[in-house]
Amino acid sequence: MPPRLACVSVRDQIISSALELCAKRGITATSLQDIADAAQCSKANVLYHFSHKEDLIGKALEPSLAATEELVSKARARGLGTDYDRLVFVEELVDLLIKHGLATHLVITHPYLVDSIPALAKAQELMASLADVVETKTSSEADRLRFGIAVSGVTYSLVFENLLNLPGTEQNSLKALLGDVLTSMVISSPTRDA
Amino acid sequence: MPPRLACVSVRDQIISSALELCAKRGITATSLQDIADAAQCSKANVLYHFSHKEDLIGKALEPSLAATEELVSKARARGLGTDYDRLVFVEELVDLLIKHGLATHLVITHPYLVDSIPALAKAQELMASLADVVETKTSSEADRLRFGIAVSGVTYSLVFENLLNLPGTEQNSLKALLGDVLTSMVISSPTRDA
DNA sequence: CAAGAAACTGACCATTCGGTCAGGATTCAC
DNA sequence: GTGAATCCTGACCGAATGGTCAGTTTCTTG
Repeated sequence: MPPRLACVSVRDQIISSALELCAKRGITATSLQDIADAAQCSKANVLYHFSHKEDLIGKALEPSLAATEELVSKARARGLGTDYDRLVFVEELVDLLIKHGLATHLVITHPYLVDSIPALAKAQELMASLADVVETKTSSEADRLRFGIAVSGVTYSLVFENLLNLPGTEQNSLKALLGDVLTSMVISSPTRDA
Repeated sequence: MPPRLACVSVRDQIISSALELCAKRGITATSLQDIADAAQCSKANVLYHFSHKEDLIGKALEPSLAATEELVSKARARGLGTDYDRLVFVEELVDLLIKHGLATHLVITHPYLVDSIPALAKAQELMASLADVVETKTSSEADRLRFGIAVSGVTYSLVFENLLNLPGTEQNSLKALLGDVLTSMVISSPTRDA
């Protein structure tokens, strides 16, 4: 491993190390010392850049939270009434999940620390908003449930991709495949209400 | 709260307290003292009945692990080739998730402690077996993915039922609704390969 | 170059928690 | 009743960890 790329600030190095380690081993199991070691600095320096551990986690999650916020507001504005709207939404969601995989993993796998880490509370709030959009922007109860299952299913499947033995390497083909499959899950079922 | 029902052994009281608290607050955030308080005994007594914290968790998860093992072996023997097989499987899965809700919640929300708690490792192994059944007992890749998303979607939706604002109280209607919805998700898509 | 700000560190502290232990109470067998 | 086994407890211990602090180095700026 090279000493450190001069263009990467220590602060950023700490953030990325924290994100990586916490997503891999869990927040509680990742000590500040671990993060410091990975970032090649002292534990005290970590606490110099970030006042508390929660603060560090919060900063690490910031980009993904912003992206999620945008996704929610766009979905809310656009609605989910038509099949097309839903497909666009799902595609945006898949994009986000792939792009912010570590952060999403971190959020989803730490439902308990919500009370002690404000950023996780924010994330949960956003997920509730997302569920609320699905709740209010879709028609029948069965419709909602089906859409909700598809959304949560694809979310958790991507987060724990090993569960389904997904072809993890080829991101584009994965996205295409997911889009294809979700098409058949998310569109209005032809057999319903018939 | 009554002192304690004489018919409930302290040991069982400890197990149920542990299951409830750990599912609510997380294993790491639940100390042995918390469990002891809830079970109205001393922390040392908890460690008298269970040699270690991991041991306690393991005993608490035992029934749900056995049920899952049975589900997997039955699905493996029966196969998932026909729509009917899938519906039966999903119904059994939903039954299990509802009956062993706390344990399932515990397992799903603690992917990190797998290395330190053997019971969680066992649970993960069972989930892998379950995924393997889906993997090998279904036909096309898209088919697998769709089925996998449905299974994981319903699993996580039930575990975090607040996500979808499910009608939590009425278990029977929930089961009926889920069965209805999953029917349309899990059967072979009529538009595929057409 | 000097002085102050910013970056950084090692040593240390307080707390929490899982686990041990010696011994006390209670039940059971004979 | 008596001894043993079981059940149970308070006191204590060691390890880990988040966080503090005084002080040192490095950078910046006039």
